[in-house]
Amino acid sequence: MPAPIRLLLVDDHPVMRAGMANVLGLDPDFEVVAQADDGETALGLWDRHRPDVTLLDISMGGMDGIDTLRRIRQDHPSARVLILTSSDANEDVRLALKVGACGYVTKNVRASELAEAIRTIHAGGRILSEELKRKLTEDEGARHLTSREIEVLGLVRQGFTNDEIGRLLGISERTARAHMGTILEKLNASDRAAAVARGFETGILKA
Amino acid sequence: MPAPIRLLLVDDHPVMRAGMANVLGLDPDFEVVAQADDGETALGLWDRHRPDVTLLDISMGGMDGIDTLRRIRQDHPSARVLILTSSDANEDVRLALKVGACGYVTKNVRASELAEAIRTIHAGGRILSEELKRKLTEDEGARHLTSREIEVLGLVRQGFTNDEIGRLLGISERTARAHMGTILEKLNASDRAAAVARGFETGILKA
DNA sequence: CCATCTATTGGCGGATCCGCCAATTTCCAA
DNA sequence: TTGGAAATTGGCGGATCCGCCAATAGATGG
Repeated sequence: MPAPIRLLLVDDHPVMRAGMANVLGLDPDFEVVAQADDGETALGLWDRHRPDVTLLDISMGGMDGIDTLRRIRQDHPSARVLILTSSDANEDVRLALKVGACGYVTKNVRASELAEAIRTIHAGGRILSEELKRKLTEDEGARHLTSREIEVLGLVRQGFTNDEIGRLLGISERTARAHMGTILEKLNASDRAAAVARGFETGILKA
Repeated sequence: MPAPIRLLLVDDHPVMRAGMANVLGLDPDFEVVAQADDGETALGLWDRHRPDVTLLDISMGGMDGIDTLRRIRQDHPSARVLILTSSDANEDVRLALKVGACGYVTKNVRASELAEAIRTIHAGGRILSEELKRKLTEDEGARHLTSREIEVLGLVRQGFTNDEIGRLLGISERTARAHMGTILEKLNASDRAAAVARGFETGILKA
């Protein structure tokens, strides 16, 4: 029997971690070597245990999963991380893959599929459900916003006018307007209210 | 030893259900008599098993938790239901309590606290964390929207103008505008973009 | 039965938005 | 080096928004 796959679980829901530890711990292929309920702790535990695969939630208090993943991959580019989260927002999926996740599955995955995904990841493969792939490609036409545009959208969300946005960013009102125009086009929105809605729908904006 | 508290688990995350079954099943005070991953199934299982306490998630595919709760309480007003969900949106909490939930805890609750909450519920008590209470009361000033206003906000979210909203609802543009004014005031928003954002933040609007 | 809330509609005016046209500079990648 | 995207700014005009004022009818709940 080969050595078990050593796992680090990172999720801020204790009951969820218990579930993961349970369904995976019963399988001799896996060994849960550590658990964390926030990103900071996760970084420390990763260093100490060097797990084969890390299961990482995205929405966590404090440092979120994306930042945690970024930090892990920065220190250890070979780290293999599987995102296990409830969000299916395009922006989360896109960012996670961009920052180096080896796979992304949502929490409504069945236990057997989760186990299979981990094995695939450990074997050097990548995992992305057909549904998420489809969502990503169908929204490919909607190119993602630049950081400046996200900045503007964040202010629009707070109810600032183009003029105010210009002053806040140290640019002219006319420029804020130009960004707004690009945002509307990229998000396929007819006005700023719809743009904010699309922001939440895609995960660019978070509650 | 008294008879164990008979539980029905409803959550569309299999791993989460495994976690609940695990942390609760080890305690002789509890017995998990059934599990469901959607509202329809939950209704049938409730009828068949008559659990003492139901643990119910809000965000589920198909019929959501609020509707499920409504249906359960409608048929069996004495049913005791504890909401166990990841959302801490005011609107979810408010609606759940209004529709008859006996308690509301978020998924980052510790296992021991969850067990204690279930015991309290079973004993006829109610559970609402101090944090959620605080959030609810601090937003009390922001009265909740009427169904008509929510309808309007839903159209605003899609980018419709007041004029279009009027036509879609069979009312005058001026009336749509009046609703808009009330929405802005109630949500404390300065324009429709901010109103949409507040809608997502409070849980009135969902991605 | 009365007070309150809700839904409805009207006028008026200044503020703001968004579309269409065009231009410059910077910076990155092929 | 060169093509391209990003950020910046300008003018112009019609469409839309939002605030302030006021009024009526129906429903709801004390």
